[in-house]
Amino acid sequence: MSEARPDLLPPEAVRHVRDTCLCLAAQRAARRLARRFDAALRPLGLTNGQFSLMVALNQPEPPAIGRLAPFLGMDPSTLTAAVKPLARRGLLIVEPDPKDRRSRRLRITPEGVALMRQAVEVWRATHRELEAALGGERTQALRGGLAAVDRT
Amino acid sequence: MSEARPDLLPPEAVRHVRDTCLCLAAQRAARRLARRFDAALRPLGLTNGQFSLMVALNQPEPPAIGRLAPFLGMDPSTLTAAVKPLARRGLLIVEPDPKDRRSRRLRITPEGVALMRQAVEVWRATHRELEAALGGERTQALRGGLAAVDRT
DNA sequence: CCGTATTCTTTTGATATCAAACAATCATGT
DNA sequence: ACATGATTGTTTGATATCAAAAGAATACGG
Repeated sequence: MSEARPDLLPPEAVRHVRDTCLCLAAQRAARRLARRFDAALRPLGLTNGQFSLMVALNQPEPPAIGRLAPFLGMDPSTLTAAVKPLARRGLLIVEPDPKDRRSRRLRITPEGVALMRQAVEVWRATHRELEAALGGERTQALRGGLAAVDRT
Repeated sequence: MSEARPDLLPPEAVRHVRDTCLCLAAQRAARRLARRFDAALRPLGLTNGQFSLMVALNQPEPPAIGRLAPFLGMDPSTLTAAVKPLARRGLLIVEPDPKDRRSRRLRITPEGVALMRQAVEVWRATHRELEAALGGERTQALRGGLAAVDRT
């Protein structure tokens, strides 16, 4: 007796993945939200990821790559790449840490602050609309669920 | 009287974005989940995104790009690019739709089905672990929240 | 049948993403 | 001071991502 070799996977397996996979659902939702915020921030020439990175630079001590990467949930090498267009535009400066010359600190420039002042307003409006569309309860459930993933 | 031009954004604005931005939280969680599933699927040479795409091909009628893109929440042009490495490996075949020659249908190959049979098992185990780490309640809240974003 | 608008997909160009390998620096013990 | 191992970033190579524009084919109105 040979094993069956159907042309396709069992339909119930396909349905199971489609309806329950949190990874797929998260990628879908992340893409959708990214497009929404990208569109809103486009007049300022920022993407949602650049916005998040720039927000994180507003600390008394310019943060190092190594501290920023976990905060953004990304690989340090991704951050290295993401910094380049922003540095090119003069929105931040990469400066070596005098205390530890391996470390690079990302300092926001006055131009960066000026742009971010506008960007934060755009973010506020966009996020307000998003929360309105989701509803308060869904918003809290989603926020809690996403935070739980981070603690995984 | 001139406006104040501090070096940084107001700390409360920074905190507000950091603690409430659903876009940032979604990107973070999506990256984390992607890495987890990528690692689990790596022995099979698949990424989480390739897995999701391949699962979706298991339909009697090979789906067209235009139908798949919304399902995966991505731009059609992204899908066009994503198909190439999979087609190169012979896991799927791009075939023109005889009814509408603008449309391209993605047909999973027997090799694709064979690989996916293993991949679904990996997915099952990985997802079981994830749900265990999240807890049933968090899992449902997250799933509901992500679905709500899709309906936005 | 013809012309035009619409639909479906691809290309292009820029950025994003990660793993793996590498380079530079620091820290520690001797 | 030195050797060794750990830490911090970057580079490389492959894939992923989108918007805008362009190409190909269909649909629709006249």
